[in-house]
Amino acid sequence: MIRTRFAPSPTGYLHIGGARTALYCWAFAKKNGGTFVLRVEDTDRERSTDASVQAILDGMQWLGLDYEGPYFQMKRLQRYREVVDELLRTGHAYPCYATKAELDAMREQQRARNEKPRYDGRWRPENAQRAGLKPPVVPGGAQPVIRFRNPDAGEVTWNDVVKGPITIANSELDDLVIMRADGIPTYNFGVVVDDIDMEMTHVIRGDDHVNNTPRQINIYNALGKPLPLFGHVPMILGQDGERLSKRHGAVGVMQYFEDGFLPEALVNYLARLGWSHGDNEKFSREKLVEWFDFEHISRSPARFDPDKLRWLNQQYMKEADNERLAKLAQPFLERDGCAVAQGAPLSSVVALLKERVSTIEELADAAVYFYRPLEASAELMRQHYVADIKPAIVDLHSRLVAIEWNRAKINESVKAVVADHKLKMPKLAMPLRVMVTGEAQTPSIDATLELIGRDQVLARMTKQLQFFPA
RNA sequence: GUCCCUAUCGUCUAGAGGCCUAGGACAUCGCCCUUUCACGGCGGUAACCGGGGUUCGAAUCCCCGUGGGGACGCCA
Repeated sequence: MIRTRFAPSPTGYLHIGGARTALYCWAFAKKNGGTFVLRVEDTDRERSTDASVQAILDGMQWLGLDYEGPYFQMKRLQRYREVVDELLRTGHAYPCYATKAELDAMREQQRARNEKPRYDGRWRPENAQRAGLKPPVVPGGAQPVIRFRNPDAGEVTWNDVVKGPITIANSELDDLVIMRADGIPTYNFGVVVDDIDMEMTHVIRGDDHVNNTPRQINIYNALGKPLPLFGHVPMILGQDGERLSKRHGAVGVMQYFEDGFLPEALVNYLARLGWSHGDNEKFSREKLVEWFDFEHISRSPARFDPDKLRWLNQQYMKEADNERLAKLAQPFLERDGCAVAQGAPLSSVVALLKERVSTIEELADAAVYFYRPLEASAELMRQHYVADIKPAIVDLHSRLVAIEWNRAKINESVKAVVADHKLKMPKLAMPLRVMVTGEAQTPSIDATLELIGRDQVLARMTKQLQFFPA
């Protein structure tokens, strides 16, 4: 039985990179009829917040990633204590009383010698004894951290499911802290205990954990537990090739919701960023599940391309249900002062506009003039409000008063005026468009007028007529 | 600095030694469609990081350089 997990720390929003890793884990589990687990690694008490937990949950839900859990590490403290005691008993761990300042000094010296900063094992029992080190005497008893005794020699190799074989020498590793003085486990220990207890078969995570993997493997070995399969997916970079961060714009998943993206578009984009299935660009969640594999995850980092995301979003918008898009766009419009309930049916407006925009936000922006008049810019007026077209406009106005109000009849009237006044279509349509909508780019004029409604159209025409040169 | 990973159009990628005169998508440019702008259709520009091997044959395998990313915490 396949079991995968996503194990974020609740110290911010659900990051776009984390979301992609989660998506891969989710897809792999689904594909194999397995289980995808969500585990919140909340052992950093300074930075973890409830709001972040909520943000992660919200993000998962919006993306449609269902999971077993969530589990919280802070609820498992007792269990970590047990395992630490076992390691202590078997000699795979020991208490360390070194102070922060002491360790800082040690690392500084190592760097000065161009060495990799590593804990030197000074509190390993045999070293401490040789050096005559004694636990410091403090009121209430000294509280040491617990360190894992990493093997000194040999090397650790695993066959990474995305990167292939990776080998790291134990001489590169040191005795890492597995439990803080206050009894809270550190990351490298917590994950191992949890992944064992939760029976993970595949540990798929970000590239930045490659260097942690041999440490964790050593802990598995010390515990005598079988290893899961490990896989490390490369990071997502910003457009400048730097690690993705706030200054690259939206990095939180829910920001994309707020910016008017469709979850299926984000899912598709994220899936395709760093993974491929031949030439397929646009595919459903179901296809992702059917096609997903680790072999086609690329092994180098990928840059996030907002343009391509927008394009994909547009593709999904075009085929999305009008009612659904209307519901999503409505809050944007209301924020913009549009009384949607009183105007044209939003789903009809959506039908007219959805192929012309890339996001819900753009959709809403484009829909404003259906609900309230928009003032044309002086430049647009200068360009289109020309004196010699005025009679045609007046003529059209009088015809529109009388006709049956539908797209076909409006079109008839416009064409009749064009013919009677010996005009070219754009010559009449453009000023009309600017007068009624305040913009130069709108859907076809007859459909636009129909939805805006006769009263509004006539009123706006009359009002704008005064801005024509005499 | 040390260690790990990595390298095909501007970007995401296809490519598992001959199917490659290197394919697709985004972006970009041009044309068509057109009642403006989009959408759509058609077409163009554009890449195997460098050097050595291995092989009859290398984008594909190996080595060395170089570039990029990551790690080196009582953060995860």
